[in-house]
Amino acid sequence: MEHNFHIYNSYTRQKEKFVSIVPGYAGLYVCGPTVSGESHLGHARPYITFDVVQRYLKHIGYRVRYVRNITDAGHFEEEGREAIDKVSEKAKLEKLEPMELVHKYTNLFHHGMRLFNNEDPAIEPTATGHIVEQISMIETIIEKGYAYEVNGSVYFDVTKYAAEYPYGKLSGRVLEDQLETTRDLDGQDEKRNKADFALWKKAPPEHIMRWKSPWGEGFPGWHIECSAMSSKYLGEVFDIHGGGMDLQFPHHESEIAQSTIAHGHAPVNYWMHNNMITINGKKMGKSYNNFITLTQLFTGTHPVLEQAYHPLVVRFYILQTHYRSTLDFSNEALQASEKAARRLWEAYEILKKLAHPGNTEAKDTKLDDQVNTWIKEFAEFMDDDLNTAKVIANMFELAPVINGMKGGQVKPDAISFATFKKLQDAFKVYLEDILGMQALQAQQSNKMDHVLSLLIEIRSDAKKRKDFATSDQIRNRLAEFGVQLKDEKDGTVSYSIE
RNA sequence: GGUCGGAUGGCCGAGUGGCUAGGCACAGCUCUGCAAAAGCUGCUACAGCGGUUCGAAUCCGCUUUCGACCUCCA
Repeated sequence: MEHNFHIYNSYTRQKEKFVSIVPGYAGLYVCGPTVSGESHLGHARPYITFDVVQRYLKHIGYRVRYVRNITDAGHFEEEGREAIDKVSEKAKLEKLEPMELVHKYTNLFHHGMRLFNNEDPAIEPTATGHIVEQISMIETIIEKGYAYEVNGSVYFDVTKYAAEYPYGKLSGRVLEDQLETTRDLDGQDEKRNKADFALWKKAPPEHIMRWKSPWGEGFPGWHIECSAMSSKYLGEVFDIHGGGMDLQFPHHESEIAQSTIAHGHAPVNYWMHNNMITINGKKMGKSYNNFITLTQLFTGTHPVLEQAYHPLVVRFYILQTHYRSTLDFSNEALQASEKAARRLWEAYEILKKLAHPGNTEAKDTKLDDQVNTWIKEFAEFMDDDLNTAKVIANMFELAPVINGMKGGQVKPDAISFATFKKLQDAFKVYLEDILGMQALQAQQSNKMDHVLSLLIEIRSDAKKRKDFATSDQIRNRLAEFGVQLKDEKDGTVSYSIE
C-alpha cells in the first residue's frame, strides 16, 4: 500500500512510518469511557482525535477495525484501600440500578459522540460482557506463574515480570523508583509488592456488581478488560492502541505486562497518546472537580461558560491544535474557533457552488502553483503525525482564493480547471471526510426558508423604493434573532443563521 | 520527593538551525444607501542568562516558572 503515514509512537518515543500487520487492514483500539458519570470536555479530545485517525487510515486505503470499549463495571476505587466498585457506589447514592445508571450514561455518551460527528466504532465491547474472557486471561497468567491469588483476589507479579521484561518502558519509569514512592499501604498487605496490580478483586458483601470466578465472587481489575477485549477483536498483536496520556501509567503499562505474559509477546505495535485539555492551566478532570460536562458545554450552563458552544465548534477547536500538545480551555479560544469554523465552512459552501470557465491553462501560474502546493500539503501534514493544525492553516490560506473568486478579486480563470477540481475535491475530502466537519447551522425546514424568502422579498421592494427605514428594520430585527442578511454584489441576498 | 513535558505576539496556537504558519481581536482601505460578509494592508513574538554556530524560537547548560504522571482519570 502506497502511503507515507507516520505516527509518533509513545513506546519508542519517535515518529515511525505506519505499517500494518496485515496489509490493507488496520486494527485500532481506543480506551473508551467509564460510564459511571457524564463525559466531559476532556473526554472529547481522544474520541475526536482517534476518529480522525481512523478516518485518515480509511482515506489512505485501509480497511479499519476500530474498537472502543465501554467500561461499565468493576474498577476498584483506590489501591490499598477498601475495594469499592465505582459503578455500584454511585448507584447507591442515586438509588438507581447499576445497569440503569450505566445505560443512562452510555446513551448520553453516544449522543455526544454523534453530535461531534464521530463515526461509530466497528465494535464497542463492554467490560461486563467480557467477564469470561477476562477470567480466562487471568487463569493463563496464573498458569504461567506471573500472578498469584490471595484471599479471593488475584494480583499480577510486577517484580517477577520486570526482571525479564522492560516494565515501565512505555511510561518512562523505573520500577525501583516506584518501590520508593511511599504511600499508605497499610491494611491491605495482600500484595507481595507494592507495584503489583490487581487482576481480580474479591467483592465485599455490599458489592452489587459481582461475578463468580475460580477465586470466588468478585470483579475484574481495571486493566484486564482492555487486554481481553483488544486481543479478542483485534488479535494478540494489533496495530494501534490509543488513549489519553494519563492512561500511560498504570493502565497501558499494565496492559502490556498482562498481554506479554498471556500471549507471549507485546500486544501493540504503535501506541498513540493524546495530551490533556486544561482549564486555568490545570488538567480538566474528576480529581480537580473542574470539568465541564458535554451537556453543559453544548447548552452553556456551566458557570465558566459565557455561552453555549456547538459540538462542531468544539471539534474544530480540538483539531486546531496538535493532539500531543496540551489544549487550554477558554471562552476566547472557543469563540475564536467558532468564527473560524464558520468562515471556513462558508468558504467551502461557496467553493461547491463556484463555476469555473474550464480553461486548461492557468492565467495566473503563480497562484495556480501556490494553490496546488497548499493542496498537496494536506496529505503531507496529515502524514506527519496527524498535524491537523497545519491542514487547517492551509485551508485558511485557500479561503481568500475561494472567496475572492466569488467576490471578483480573483478571476476564476486564474487557476486551471484541473486545479479548480482538485481544490473542490481536497476540501470535500479533508474538511468534510477526514476532519469530519459539517455545517454549523441547523438544517432549516423548507417552510422557514419560504418565510425568510418572503421577508427578503419585502425588504428588496422597500430598498427599491429607497425606503431604507423598512429595509433596515427587517434586517436589524432578523439580526436580533440571529439571522444575518447579506447583500451580495450581484444584488442577491443571502443569509446565515447563528 | 521521583520521572517526564511545557514556557511563542492582546488571546489561541503551528513551527526543531537560515525562507520567521494560521485563527481570533484590533486599525486603515476597497466594495456598499447603510450594514454585514468578503477582499487588501498593517500589527512580527518566541520566559531569563550564558554557550555552540557565519546564522538559534529551534541545539547545549544554568535559572525562573507552569503542568502531567507516580492513586481513579481521556
